[in-house]
Amino acid sequence: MAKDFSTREENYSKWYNDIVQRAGLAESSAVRGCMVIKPYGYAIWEKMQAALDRMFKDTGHSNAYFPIFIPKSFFSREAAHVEGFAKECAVVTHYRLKNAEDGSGIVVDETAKLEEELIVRPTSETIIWDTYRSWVQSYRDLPILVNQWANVVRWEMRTRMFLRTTEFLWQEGHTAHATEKEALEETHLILNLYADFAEKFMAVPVLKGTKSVNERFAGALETYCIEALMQDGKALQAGTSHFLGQNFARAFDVKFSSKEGKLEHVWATSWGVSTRLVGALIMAHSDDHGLVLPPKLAPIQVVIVPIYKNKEQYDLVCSKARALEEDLRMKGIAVKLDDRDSYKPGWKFNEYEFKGVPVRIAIGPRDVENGTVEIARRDTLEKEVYQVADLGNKVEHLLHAIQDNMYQKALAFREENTHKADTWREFKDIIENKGGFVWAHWDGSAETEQRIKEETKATIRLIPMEGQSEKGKCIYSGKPSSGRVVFAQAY
RNA sequence: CGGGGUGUAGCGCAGCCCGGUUAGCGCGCGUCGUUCGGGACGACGAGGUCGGAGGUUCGAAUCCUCUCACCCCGACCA
Repeated sequence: MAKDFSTREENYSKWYNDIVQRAGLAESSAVRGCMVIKPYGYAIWEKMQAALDRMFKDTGHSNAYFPIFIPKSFFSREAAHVEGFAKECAVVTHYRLKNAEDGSGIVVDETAKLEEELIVRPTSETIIWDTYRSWVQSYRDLPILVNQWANVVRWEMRTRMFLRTTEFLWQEGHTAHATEKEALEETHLILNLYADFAEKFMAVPVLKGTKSVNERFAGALETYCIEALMQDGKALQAGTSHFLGQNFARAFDVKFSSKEGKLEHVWATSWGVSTRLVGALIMAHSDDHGLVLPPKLAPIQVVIVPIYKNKEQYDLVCSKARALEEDLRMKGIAVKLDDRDSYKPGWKFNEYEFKGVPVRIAIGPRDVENGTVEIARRDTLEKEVYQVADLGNKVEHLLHAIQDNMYQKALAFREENTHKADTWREFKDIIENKGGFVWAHWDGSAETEQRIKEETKATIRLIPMEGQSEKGKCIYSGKPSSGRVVFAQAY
């Protein structure tokens, strides 16, 4: 990594925005805090969707769709949800417009006021559980394993492309189970699925764990999460899986008759990941030359750039290039031949580097003569001349190698930026000067957590899943602790 | 909602403090020619109600008042 992020805030932020714009991923829109996801950015999201959707279906889930509008009263049903849930929501109060009498344009028709306001969903637990009530009578109706791909709106104070926008795209799973055990298993299944996706597809290593009470989802008994480390040393919550207990079933009166003939409330989970993952991808892998995409999520895995001086050479080189393109396509590789005459090779090289295309093949008259091509890999920027024979297999291997290398690189970065702190002074020093994950002892109190946040901006990203039992003293209060938790400044 | 900043060509900016020809520069865009193995070069050309409203003045991008929008930093959060 060539970038120096010692003055983290501004530089990194600028660098990030530059990549989003220059790679053609997104741009800010006319609407405050919303973004336009451009075709290339959306193509990455589609690749993510496809992979996740397959994983959901392979584990028995189905897709469904619920309304974007939720009656305001639904939000009052679950006490903790009401208490803890952000109130920054878009509210629909009227249903008609009219021409202004003074001819100044269109105004809201005040006579068309809704009896009950509708909330543009910030998340769908309430409307879904209201619906599930009628879906569940008996244990035979369970489990319900439903996911929806949707947009949600949260009127955030401060926004950032992909990481936090007013409207964002996501997937939210909402499941109903007969037993606590089964619901917990579902929560873990999804958490592991998310972690697999992050590591195998995004090439981003993640830590798994539970949230502290402060950071827990409003209405959940337990929130499990995956956390990734970005190149500026800040943590990013990449996915959450909530164990909701029977809270929502009670609030929305969702009951079933068990095998034993008893009437019981169902057990619930909810889980989701969003277009924030695109932001994670950018921040985890990009370099000074732009975006770097892992082959498994790259809309274009291989680009072929022909090099030529005149019409004859163009024809010769392109016919060769087309044959290569066909070869690679047969292998199932997403390949693009950029034979546009309106841009020069050097321009194209830079263009595809911004866009993070994993492999670039250049072919010119010299290559045609020698039966070779020049292959450049985006992750290392290395160039090498290959024989054309058996190119399909070579490229296939290369794509795997790049995917693997990107993961290893990100993992090495995380290891380098993971520290242990045993004293308050040490802790503050690491958080303020180095960044990264800090494993430290904590007394388990919300109060201490809050104090630490106020003094260092660092929060508990997660309480590690696998025991990590180690006796120690809280870095802040000095009280006894039974295991380290992971702190970091976060997005 | 607090604190700071910016609005001038599609994009990035200079000019403003200290008012004065026809408002500039870089990139991009168009035409033509030479080029084409790492963002080519030359010539010519198109493109602006200087965010908006009001005021001061012989004269406003520049000074004053109001207003709108966006960005950054906090609080909030996937």
